[in-house]
Amino acid sequence: MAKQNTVFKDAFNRCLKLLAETSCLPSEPELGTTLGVSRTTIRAILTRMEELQLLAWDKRTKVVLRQPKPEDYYPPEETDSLSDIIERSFMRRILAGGAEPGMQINELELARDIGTGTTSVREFLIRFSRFGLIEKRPNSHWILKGFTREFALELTEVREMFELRSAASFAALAPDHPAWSELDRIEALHHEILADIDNRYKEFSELDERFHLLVHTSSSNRFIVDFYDIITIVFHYHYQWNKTNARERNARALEEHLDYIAALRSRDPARVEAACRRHLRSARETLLQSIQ
Amino acid sequence: MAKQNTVFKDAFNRCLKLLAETSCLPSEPELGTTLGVSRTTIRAILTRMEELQLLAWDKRTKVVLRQPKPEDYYPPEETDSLSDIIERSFMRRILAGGAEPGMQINELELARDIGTGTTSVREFLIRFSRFGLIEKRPNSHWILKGFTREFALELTEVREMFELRSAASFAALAPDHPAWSELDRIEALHHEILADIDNRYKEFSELDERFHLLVHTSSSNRFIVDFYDIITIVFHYHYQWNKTNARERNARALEEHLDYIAALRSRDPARVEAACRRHLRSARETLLQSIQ
DNA sequence: AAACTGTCTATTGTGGATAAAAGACAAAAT
DNA sequence: ATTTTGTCTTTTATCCACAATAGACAGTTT
Repeated sequence: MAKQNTVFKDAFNRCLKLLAETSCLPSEPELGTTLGVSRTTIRAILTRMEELQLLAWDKRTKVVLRQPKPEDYYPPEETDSLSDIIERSFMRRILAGGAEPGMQINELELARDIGTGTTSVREFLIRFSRFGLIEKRPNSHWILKGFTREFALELTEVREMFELRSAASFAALAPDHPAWSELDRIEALHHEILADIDNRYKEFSELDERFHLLVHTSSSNRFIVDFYDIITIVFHYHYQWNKTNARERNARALEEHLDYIAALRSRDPARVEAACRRHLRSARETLLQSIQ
Repeated sequence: MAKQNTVFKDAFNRCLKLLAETSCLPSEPELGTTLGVSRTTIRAILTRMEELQLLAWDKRTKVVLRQPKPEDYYPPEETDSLSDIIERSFMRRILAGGAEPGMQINELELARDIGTGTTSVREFLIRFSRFGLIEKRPNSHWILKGFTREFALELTEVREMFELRSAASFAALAPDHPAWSELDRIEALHHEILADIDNRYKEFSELDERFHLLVHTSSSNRFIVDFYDIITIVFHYHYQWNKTNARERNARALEEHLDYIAALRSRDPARVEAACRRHLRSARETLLQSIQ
């Protein structure tokens, strides 16, 4: 088992959806661009579709024979990339399980646990180490530094510096910059969710990420944008874990966002700074409260 | 060849220096602590020393038989860890060689070039990617983003934010904090080097790193401290490459440091900020000048 | 009793092998 | 004259094996 063909399976599933909507599929390069995979994978998909009698394929003609049935799809657990599986598994261990700071992390044990080779686990840990939650002792184990109060404070300190800077440059963006229309769309979504908050408050998490990423991107600084990955992953797993008062917290954050958006539109630096600080302060409080 | 025994060879060389200074070596655990390796490696070293008739070893007695000769040492090229070799080789390629932004990086080719396995190259690239100079296309190659003017500007922008913050917290450190005495030592070295600048200006690079790292460390923020790694590696390889006016540049930077140090001692926030900004501005100029 | 040594086991670092996926290039079709 | 397809080569992702290194434990020495 050198490599799982998850790219193929995932692209196949997505291609089934395309197939459900037309009577014949486009050219191989076009499909490749649409699905974001190479022609090699596209041809494997087409071959499989032919086998399943979904498609009559001969050179350029790709005629749909029947609608896809549920059993044509690959099960979702087979389409996850190995690194996603490792990430989820690892985060569950360190966030949910009793993971005390200072604990040792054992590559081999992790690999056995997840049912994978050590190389992939190692590469994951190396990539993950930039989040500041683990640290390597060369020729020896990794150390879990833990999701502690200090971690949260250090994280938010940098976040605040970066976001204040980014918000200031956002307000200075040219009026025809595409970010403004993305901001319009984001604002509209805020209103939509607020109007039906009881049912839709769970959509906040994703919208929050989209909004803050937009702000950070306007800094045009790769280090600032990259740092937002850390925020994203921390909040992502955190939301799954801590759900007390989610509705109230999210409603409040949405209001703060609207305020923040209005400040950005005003292009008044002092107002932007005030709104940004206000929101970041309450975001920090939320994070800290959930830690102990 | 599963693993090069560079840890052993390097520790052996360092142990030879210890051996040259005493008539008998201490216990295995003590040696392990001193050299920073495990007892397994210590015992390998002692065995080798016995073979070379350097030592009479029987349980606790480890009597030195003769002084080490130059040929007892392992050659320095055999004591470098593989990741150091890969790093140097890679940096030479992207800084010296005609490395245009957008160029593809090929793991296999790099590995063949360096004469190593692909796994090690891959792990190096993953670790290196946090420096923002390369980017991965999943299932495909890496892209060199290049050591460009934009890179330098983005890097220094973050550096300035972080260092201003760190300098402010340094000035607020308790008077008995160990950082103050380290600052004294660093200041003394500045005076020493300035007094003999024509001969010793090359020592600046290392002292510069030591000084700024001390400042950054006082932020007590792992993200700020970790970020300094990027600065370090960029300046490290940069100094090796660009040597025009090194003497003048270094002398000027040393003077700025002294000013900056005096400001820190004054604990006057306004003065600290001014001195820090002044120095960072000239550091940025130096870096930018060397780029094109 | 505390520290040290002998011995043994477990884990890490690294090269090599292999299926999956990307991608190059010429021939074929519009 | 593009765009598409058929075919082939190259590269990446991943597992596995094994030497180097770390680390555990019991017996031994001071």
